[in-house]
Amino acid sequence: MVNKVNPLTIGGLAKATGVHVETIRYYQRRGLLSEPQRPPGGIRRYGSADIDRLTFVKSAQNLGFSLDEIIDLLRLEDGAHCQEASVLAEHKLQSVRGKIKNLERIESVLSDMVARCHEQKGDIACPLIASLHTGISKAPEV
Amino acid sequence: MVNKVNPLTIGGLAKATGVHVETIRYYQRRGLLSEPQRPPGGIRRYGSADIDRLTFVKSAQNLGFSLDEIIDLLRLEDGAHCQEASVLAEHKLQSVRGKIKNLERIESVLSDMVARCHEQKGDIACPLIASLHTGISKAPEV
DNA sequence: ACTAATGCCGTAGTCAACTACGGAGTAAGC
DNA sequence: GCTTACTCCGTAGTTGACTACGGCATTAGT
Ligand SMILES: [Zn+2]
Ligand SMILES: [Zn+2]
Ligand SMILES: [Zn+2]
Ligand SMILES: [Zn+2]
Repeated sequence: MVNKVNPLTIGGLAKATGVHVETIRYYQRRGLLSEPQRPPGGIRRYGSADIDRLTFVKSAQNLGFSLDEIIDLLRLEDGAHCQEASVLAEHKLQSVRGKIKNLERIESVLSDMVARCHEQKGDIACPLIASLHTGISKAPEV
Repeated sequence: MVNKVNPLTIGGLAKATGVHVETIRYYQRRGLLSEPQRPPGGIRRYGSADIDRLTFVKSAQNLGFSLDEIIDLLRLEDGAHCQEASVLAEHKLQSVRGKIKNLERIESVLSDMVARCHEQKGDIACPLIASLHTGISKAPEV
């Protein structure tokens, strides 16, 4: 029972996109991908539209969007809502920049600690461990 | 039944450290903090050693160490193992630098997308959404 | 002495994004 | 036509770091 337009089984779609079968089914449950009609006594078939959808989802995910955020992006999938799309991307951009700031602060504290640890010669106490005892505060939530 | 050395109830310890009572109990179950003896028919008391321990845990956590990693760090808590401590910190430093790299790649792609979105004038299709359809690959795992 | 607040303890739920399992039906290769 | 592989479906488990709940014991304040 082969469909010319939608030739792929769910396993074929998985291979074509690199998304695991169970993940595809999970996305269907979450509403990120629709379930094709199942022919009586047969199995569902998928095609290029589904590959495109999964590509979209993976791309957004690779940019750090959550599945809930991707559901929002999918509503703009027709490309006719530049305004709304850029607002979502700008929000994500802000959060990415906040994360980078926080990690850069951690980077500087850690590399400082490691440097002092290496400088330390005959001294008995490890300055790195000492700093942890003294307390290192968290960056404020953005 | 007051203990001179360990005067705090678990609630007092929570207030003193800013760590919720349930979190303290969770740390005890995870082995990050020991449970003081409970006097017959009484309640446990805590003191400065426990405050110090929680300070240590929170500091390490603020640097991005997981609780499992903090358990390792706590074994070096006496400050007599500079070598081991700096190895752990250097591993964390590597992973932090990897995360920064990845986020900076995302930052550049996103800001590019937003810029093109804003430039876009009478054109019908949103370039941001178009990019998602085309596919954006993930940075290789470090 | 009474009551409201804490403490104790074990278990269960949360969040995100999967991942696994089990059993029955369906399809494909030879 | 037989065997192996795959699909379908619902439910349950995973990870990390908590957070909540419920019932009983203890303690603090008045
Ligand atoms: Zn619109
Ligand atoms: Zn746009
Ligand atoms: Zn050692
Ligand atoms: Zn050291």
